[in-house]
Amino acid sequence: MPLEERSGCPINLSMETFGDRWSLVVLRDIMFGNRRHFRELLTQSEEGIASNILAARLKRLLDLRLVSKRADPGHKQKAIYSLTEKSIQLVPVFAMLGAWGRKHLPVSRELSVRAQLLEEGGPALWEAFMDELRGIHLGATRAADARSVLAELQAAYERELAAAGCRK
Amino acid sequence: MPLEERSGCPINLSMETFGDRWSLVVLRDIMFGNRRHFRELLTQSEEGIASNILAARLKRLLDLRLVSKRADPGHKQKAIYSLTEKSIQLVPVFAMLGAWGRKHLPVSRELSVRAQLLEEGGPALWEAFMDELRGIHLGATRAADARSVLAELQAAYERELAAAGCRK
DNA sequence: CTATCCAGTTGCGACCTGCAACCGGTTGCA
DNA sequence: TGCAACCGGTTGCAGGTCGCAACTGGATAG
Repeated sequence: MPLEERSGCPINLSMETFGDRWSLVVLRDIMFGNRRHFRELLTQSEEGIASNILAARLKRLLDLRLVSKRADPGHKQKAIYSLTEKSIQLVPVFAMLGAWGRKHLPVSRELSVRAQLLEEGGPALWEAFMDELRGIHLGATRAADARSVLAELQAAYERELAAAGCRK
Repeated sequence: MPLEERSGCPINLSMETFGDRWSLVVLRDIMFGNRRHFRELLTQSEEGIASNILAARLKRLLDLRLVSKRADPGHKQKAIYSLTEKSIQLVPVFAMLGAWGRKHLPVSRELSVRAQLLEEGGPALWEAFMDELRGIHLGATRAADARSVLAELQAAYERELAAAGCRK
């Protein structure tokens, strides 16, 4: 997957960055699913990414500085993948893409509640979320009583999951 | 390029839709460049898309109902490609993606003024733009004195182009 | 009548995708 | 101590996609 720079258009450069099946999906899992290890990304992926593809994508995302990688202090073999400021700022893009997808694509209820909350929350929620992500991934310090958007999104997802389970 | 539906997640489904190098770029040219014919899309593309790829993408975008196609009344061989409501609603996605790209990727000044205006204009400008696109592509009737965002974007681009030319 | 334009199509090599099997090293547990 | 499970990947392979260049048959303009 070469880095080309065919033109300086922001949309074109964005597609040279994300114009493939998996890059954004991997970032989504790190961002919204808080998956930080290779194995988590591999096996807990809703879509079943192949291990070689995941390895190649992570390598590429590292080169593009959209993720960073460090050793896990508690396990010699584990690597921890983190978002960078560059990828944290994709939150509004995810929000808009999710809003569009929710409206125009055959999404499932459970997997789209997060997108719904992100859409309804608007820029204020996105900022709170990005702030939280900076705490988690960049080690930024935050107020002890700071809002956890991630927990809210996760709770809403699990509520839907339970509701869907009941309906069966 | 198969249509898979590996999961009902809006981000995943969006990537199944746009997860390739060219789909969004083609839509960008139709939307912002007002390119309506195959040849315009082929030869005036800043990035130089290949004709077979363009043909395949247009076919796919037709299947996905992201563009529509009709005969040109003034020329028996020409086909006119138009946006649909579904693709017109991608305007906010383009705006956010453009904003992110402008901040984090090596964009050129000329090709990113449009993105800058779209970003600064916010949701109000996006709505005006989408309304104009509905007039152009869906044949919706609009007020005679309605604002032309397309013309504003184009004018700003040409201003930058001239300024860049002078600097050489 | 001829040059040009029209929307694509074809052939080809290189690269990418997806799957399954596998690797050497580490860890947790009996 | 022994061993199964887990760790982050790698390898091989078949099939599909990408990108380029050359080309097609029909329509149009002068």
